[in-house]
Amino acid sequence: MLHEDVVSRIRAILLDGEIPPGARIPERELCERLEISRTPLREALKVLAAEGLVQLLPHRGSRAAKLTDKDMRDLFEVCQGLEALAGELACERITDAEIDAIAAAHAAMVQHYRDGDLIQYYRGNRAIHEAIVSAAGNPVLAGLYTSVTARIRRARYVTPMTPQRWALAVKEHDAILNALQRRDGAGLSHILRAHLRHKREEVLQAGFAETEGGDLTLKIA
Amino acid sequence: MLHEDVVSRIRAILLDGEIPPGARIPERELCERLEISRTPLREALKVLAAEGLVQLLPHRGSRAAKLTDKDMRDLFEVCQGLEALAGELACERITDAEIDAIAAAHAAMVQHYRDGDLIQYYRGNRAIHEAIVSAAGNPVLAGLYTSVTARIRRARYVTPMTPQRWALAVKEHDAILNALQRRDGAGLSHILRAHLRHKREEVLQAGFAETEGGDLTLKIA
DNA sequence: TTTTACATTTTTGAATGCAAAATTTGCGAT
DNA sequence: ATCGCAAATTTTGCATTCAAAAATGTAAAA
Repeated sequence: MLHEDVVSRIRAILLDGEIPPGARIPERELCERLEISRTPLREALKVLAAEGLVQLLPHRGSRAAKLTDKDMRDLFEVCQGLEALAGELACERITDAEIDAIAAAHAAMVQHYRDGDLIQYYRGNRAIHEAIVSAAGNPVLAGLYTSVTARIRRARYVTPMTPQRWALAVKEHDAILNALQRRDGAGLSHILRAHLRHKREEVLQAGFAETEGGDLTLKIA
Repeated sequence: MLHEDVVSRIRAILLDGEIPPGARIPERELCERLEISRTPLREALKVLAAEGLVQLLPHRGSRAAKLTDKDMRDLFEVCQGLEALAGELACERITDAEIDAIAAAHAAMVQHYRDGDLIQYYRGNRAIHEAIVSAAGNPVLAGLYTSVTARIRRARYVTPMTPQRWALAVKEHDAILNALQRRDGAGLSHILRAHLRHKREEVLQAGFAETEGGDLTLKIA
């Protein structure tokens, strides 16, 4: 197995929450599971530590990183900035074909909203945001975005999705698509910021927290 | 020596240009120099690869990453976005003491400009930008900024600093300080963008390029 | 003289082994 | 029974070793 694959597989394990935040990462066990020895595993853990997904404690092993409220706020803030930038750049560079693809994804997402299928809605939502970042044509930006969103997603927060919030989010997405189609960079940037700010407020208001024990607390209204 | 120190020392070697872009990284030699064995060295190299400073080629060892023109453009674009965000956040959170410190650093930098001391000017310039990012109070943002600027600085480009350009840069810095003192986030963000855009134009117009051989070409007007 | 096939050397990537550090266990004292 | 302390065990971090892949050198053939 290639080095990068080892990193990806452990990343997936962390993102799936299989090893909860704050929990020790069982070296020996992971070695057996991935059928590799400790050397490549430890190399991967150090890479993931640099990414912020793993926390290394000298002579005390590695743990799945635990996010505080402040961490979450910081990550959202940066994510907002990155998406705003991506939006501006995307408007300068996006092709008609890419816009059409996003419009199609948008329509599908709206249908999931009408169907009340939250899971599929989230999936479509994420695909749209990723498509905008991709359309910015900046791999450096895309890389940072992936890393930051991975850390956010890692938290597996659940926010109470009220009909009002959901309707607002869909409305914002209409505006996002509209700005993209008009290639209005400043406008798109502005809408994306507001959209992310609302999402952040949701998450933090919902009372995001990761407890000492390693499992997460989800305060659902 | 601690893992993180190994990473830092190799990073420094790369940033100093001691191993030029595109050049192979001599494992055995570095091991002797840092007085460590291959295992911790290779762990560090993989971390630096994730950071974008090192390029890993399967079964062919590692090389100091080489930046293309496009990479440079992408990095500057992201840097611009990060600094703009930092400026906005800094205006919300910066303390009077921090503003005073930046004002002092600014005055010192202007004096270096009057003295025609380019090296010291650059040093002061960098300190101010870092202070603004730090004042944003967002460690995630600070981390990404450090990583991106390291990669840019890695290139050791030299731009022809004409008196006009230099004067403009100083003028922009006056505006930066002014916006900070007025805590005008939008204004500061705007000025920082322009400032970085000018710098990027300088660098790219100067004809940044990194040749195959490993050393860099500096086209100085 | 140039090119190609093959053997040798070097280098890479990963497993194992070993010493140091931390954690757990066991036992005696209170 | 509980607390404290020392021995035993486990785990970590790194050096070494080993197999496989790539690079290099050599010699024979065109």
